[in-house]
Amino acid sequence: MPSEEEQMSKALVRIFENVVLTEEKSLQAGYFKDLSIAEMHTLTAIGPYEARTMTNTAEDLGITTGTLTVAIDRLVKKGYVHRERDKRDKRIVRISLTHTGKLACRMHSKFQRVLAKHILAGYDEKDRKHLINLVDEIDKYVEQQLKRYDSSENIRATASQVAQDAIKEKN
Amino acid sequence: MPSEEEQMSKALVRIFENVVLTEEKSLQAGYFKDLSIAEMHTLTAIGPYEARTMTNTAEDLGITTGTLTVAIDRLVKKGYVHRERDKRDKRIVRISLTHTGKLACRMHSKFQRVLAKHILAGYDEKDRKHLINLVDEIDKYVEQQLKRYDSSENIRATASQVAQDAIKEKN
DNA sequence: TCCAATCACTTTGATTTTCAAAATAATTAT
DNA sequence: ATAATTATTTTGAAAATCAAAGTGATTGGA
Repeated sequence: MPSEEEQMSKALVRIFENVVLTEEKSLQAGYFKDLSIAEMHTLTAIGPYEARTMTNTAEDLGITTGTLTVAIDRLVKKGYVHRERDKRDKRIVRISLTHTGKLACRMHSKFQRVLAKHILAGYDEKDRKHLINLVDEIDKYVEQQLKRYDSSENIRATASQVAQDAIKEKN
Repeated sequence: MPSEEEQMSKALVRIFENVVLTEEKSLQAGYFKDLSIAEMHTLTAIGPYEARTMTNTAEDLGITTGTLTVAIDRLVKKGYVHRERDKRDKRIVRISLTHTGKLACRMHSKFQRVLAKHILAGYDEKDRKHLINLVDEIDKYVEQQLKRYDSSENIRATASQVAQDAIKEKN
């Protein structure tokens, strides 16, 4: 007999995985076949508005600037990103989306919205609110959890606590 | 004013990213430092019970057997997986978790259950049941959606429909 | 004014994850 | 027997990632 938590966590994990898989498939099937999810991700981090710096964008993505450099190399070659050195401070590189890049970006968020719409479509107002709240709460909890791990300190304590729990649970 | 769909889809995407990041951090911080998320994933696909074949496990994971072969090479070397040829049919390879493998596997699902527990804690019995049902339904819906993309046919139609919508939306 | 430190970025070398396609070895069917 | 099929491994290649070293540009003292 699976506990409530087990059932819930299994379903949630599966949902998230499948959402990502679906995004991936839809990308490969449609326009912009030459974009991977990671590349799409980079495009949305740059965003359709003003140009951004390498460092800021890498930070937003949680990757090193070295990694971003090679990603941008490819996206420039594919024509999705424009790269330009700052006139004032020549150390700085400004990256921005080309027309095609903006298109891809918009299409992606549209796809996500359509998916969410379809998911919510079958429920009445009350259930929808319920679900959105749930998702919001998960979002907050996970983010908070992530921060805790980020700002070290009790990392070791927490993690090995979970490990200890897991080991105890066995018995 | 962000629409429900927008709010929902953004949160879903963020949750997924953060769940993965958090899992990764918790792995790196605790025991089993030498396991990546992908490797953890492979362990849970093998599961703590009977031995499984390469082909079956690869199918479950949605990767090729070639990919799984190299993954298993590493997991065997690290001591998480046991690999053995079938006595009857020597083409078949049986993979199973070692003691350590099972431990890691248990610890991982514990992490996810803790997450679910925290999420459900704020609701009363009735709401919990209701939410679990809703989440189950969504799970089924998303899976079905993914299958639709898998079994081609209307892939192109759907995807370019979304693209068209995205392009129109611009104007 | 100069030079040491800092900053923004790129390059390099390595690892992991992934695939498709070729190779291998075992089994089954004709 | 031998041809076809099956299960897996090997090979060669690409993407995504990091840490650390390298390259220029800028800036803050001395």
